[in-house]
Amino acid sequence: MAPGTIGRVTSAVPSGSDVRVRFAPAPTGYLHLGGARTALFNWLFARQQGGELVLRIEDTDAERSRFELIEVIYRALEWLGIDWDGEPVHQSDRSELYRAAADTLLASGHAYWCDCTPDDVKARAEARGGKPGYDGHCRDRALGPGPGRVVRFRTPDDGETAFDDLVRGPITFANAELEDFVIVRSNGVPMFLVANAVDDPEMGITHIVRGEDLINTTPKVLLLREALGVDTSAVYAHLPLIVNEKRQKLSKRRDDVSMGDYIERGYLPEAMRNYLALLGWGPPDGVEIRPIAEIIELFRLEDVGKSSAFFDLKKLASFNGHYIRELPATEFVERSTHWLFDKAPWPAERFHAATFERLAPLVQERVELLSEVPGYVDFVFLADPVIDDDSWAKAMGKSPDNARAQLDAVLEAYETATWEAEPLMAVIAESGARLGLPKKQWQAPVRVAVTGRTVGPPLGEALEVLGRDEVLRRLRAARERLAA
RNA sequence: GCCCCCAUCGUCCAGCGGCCUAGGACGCCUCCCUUUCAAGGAGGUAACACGGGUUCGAAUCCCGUUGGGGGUGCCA
Repeated sequence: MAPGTIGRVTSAVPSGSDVRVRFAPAPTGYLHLGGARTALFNWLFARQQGGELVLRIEDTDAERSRFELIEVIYRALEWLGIDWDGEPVHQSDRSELYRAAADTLLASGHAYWCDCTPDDVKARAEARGGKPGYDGHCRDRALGPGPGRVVRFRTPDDGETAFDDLVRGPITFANAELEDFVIVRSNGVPMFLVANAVDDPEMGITHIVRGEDLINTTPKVLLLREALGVDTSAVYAHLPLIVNEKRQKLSKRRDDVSMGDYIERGYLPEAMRNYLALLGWGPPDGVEIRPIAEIIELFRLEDVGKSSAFFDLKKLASFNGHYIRELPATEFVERSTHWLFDKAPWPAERFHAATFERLAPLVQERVELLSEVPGYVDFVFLADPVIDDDSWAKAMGKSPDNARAQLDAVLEAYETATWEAEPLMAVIAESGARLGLPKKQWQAPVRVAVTGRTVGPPLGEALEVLGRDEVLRRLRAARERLAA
């Protein structure tokens, strides 16, 4: 391969079952939105091609890596329905391999020892005129190993390193722009760039699909691979970044990005993964909400867009509502369990599954998030409804006389009414009409008296489920409060 | 600063030189349905950043400008 064309896609780009991709998270935090999207695209591509997706845990930095997070990342991937092939590879188990590579580089003159501290480097850079980066101070000092010393890679002084990015096209870096970067830390542990250069060829990775934030590290790894004499023909595909409303890369500190948080908020994995697939990619026929099997079938890495994508919570929520409504009723009940027990505002012993199941279909078409479920049924399982002030003001406060009259009429009729949704609503309509109330005021006082809110499941069913005694009790309580 | 990248409705995608008086989705607005809220149905609002080329013809190709982002660690 001619110089300056390292990594350029030439003739035989692996495809089909030869495809092997990897998702390589660093266990320094939970799986976040960006990582999930990267994992998803790798997975879609692998499954589309009938190839393999392997996991590689990039934990060369022992100080930042937290082992318990690895398990959390696995669980989040599983939740999303992303499966992988074979056992995950841990870079921390492979230090010897990387050290050997560094030795090779040292022996061949591609790397050298350096005793400059970060402060030295910075100070000289400032003295030079503020241009950051290492100045090659130790390049020819022929230093040997020693405490506090790092190994740096000797980048070429001229020429360029280029590669064809599957989503971005040809990208070129002048080698002179690349500083002599550190490949082995002073504690003896090789950096991820070396690990990368060693692992990708060694693991047989054919396509490197990752975030655009890593694009600048690509020439360094390519140079490393070339110096190590390993195959440099991997195909790169850099995915556009996912950004916040200010168009900045999503950050763990600033933005709401933990996948675990989305799970706890009641998003469905189907919705999340469907939505994520649409960030940077779109199906040719424009049908956005569709089974994952179809997305796998239609997905093309080369169709991925180049510009960053805003993570739109509203659209995600809309998708989520769609998927919730699509659930079979029993499935909806099952998936709500977590919010009915672990996160419910009522004591567990007051919960009755059969009662919830009666209301569930009515709730199902009203929520966008599973976490909203308790709010629709809490009036049933709480000893007393939580009266929302605004709702009370709206239903009772505007025309107290009307509310009183309607409540009195309904109270009396309910003593003997047939306790089923339809007749119960008929009572409300009859008295409302008889009293000459505007339609808006027919059910509102009853609803707020019994459920505490103006918004909720259909009133007839709510009343039926609560039972005559409890409804009468709540109606009287409200009536009393209204009299005061 | 330097390097790299990006640029179609508010947002996410479609558009790959004529099919574009630019299409879909989310949002927003209106109407229908409705004794709550949703859901559902019917409409509507809204974009090719700017300037030069190339071409018979450009949202689509090229150059520049502007704007935005990423990187610039002994993190990945």
